[in-house]
Amino acid sequence: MLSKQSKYAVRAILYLAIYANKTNKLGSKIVAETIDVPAPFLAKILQTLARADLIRSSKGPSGGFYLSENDLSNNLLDIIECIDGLESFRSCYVGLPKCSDENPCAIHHIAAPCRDILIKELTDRTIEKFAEDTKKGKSFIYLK
Amino acid sequence: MLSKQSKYAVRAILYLAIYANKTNKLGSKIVAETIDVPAPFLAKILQTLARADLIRSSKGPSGGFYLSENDLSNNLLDIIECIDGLESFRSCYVGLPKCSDENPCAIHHIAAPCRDILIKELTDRTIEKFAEDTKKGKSFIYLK
DNA sequence: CATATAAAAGATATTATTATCTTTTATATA
DNA sequence: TATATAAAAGATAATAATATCTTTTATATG
Repeated sequence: MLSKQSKYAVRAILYLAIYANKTNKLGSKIVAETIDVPAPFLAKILQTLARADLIRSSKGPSGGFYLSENDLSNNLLDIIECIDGLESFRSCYVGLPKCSDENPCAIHHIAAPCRDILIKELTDRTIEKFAEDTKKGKSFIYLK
Repeated sequence: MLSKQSKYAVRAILYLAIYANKTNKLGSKIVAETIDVPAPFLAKILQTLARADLIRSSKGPSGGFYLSENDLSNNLLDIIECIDGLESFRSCYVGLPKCSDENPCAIHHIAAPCRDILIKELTDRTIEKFAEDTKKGKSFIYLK
């Protein structure tokens, strides 16, 4: 499972992908209120993503956050990796220090395929693709 | 991802399933050392599992923990549920309070199937089955 | 260029999880 | 039946994750 930070990050990223752009930047506060996450916490998270060059940010009046065309071509695993790292995806489901296809834990043959599907899906689709599906009403990222 | 408590619990349960029985109970300390988890922490975890009637325990000399025939017929999700609850399995992958097949988050159609497979596999197989596979050398639960 | 705006940076607070320690209770077995 | 053993129970400690608050910096815009 993702940390709260990563969950907030993914939701915020998709929100920005849909509603923000270079000429319509959004402040962390308004995003936080809309997607219902703690405002100062989200500010820190967006700061981290901006520092990692995964989103654009600008200070001052009419400043805020948005995703560039290039940012939209990233995937969600990039976002998760930036916040949590990939340890939870790579490490053994029951915490064995050395668990692999060759030396599997008892749950490996169940957990590993699930994990691999998830990694593949989160890697193959771009943020833009996720955002488009949500725009089309196929999915939601917050509840009004 | 499971909490450390649940990870330790699953590993300890499988160890007990393989190496302990009514006439050969194992103390929490020796189990902890063998599977390499913090001893007093595991003691608490086994205590919780015993209280929930998922494992047997007895005090005093030659006391310790083991699984009854009936305990062996339980599944690993019973163990995880006892320790962590099932919230992390049931709740939305990115934390939306109301996410469902009808009202899915942007990641739902990816995350839900993975989660469901995992739930099914952890439910359908008994602890005994997992233990047998490990006995046969197909998998491991600790590293010597 | 003064001002208001909004992010960046840094410090602090709160809560949950993980881990340990001490005392009490039960019980096999010598 | 006394003793040593091992779990149960309860208290405490350490760490990590989550959340908030304050000050500083950058910059659009009037």
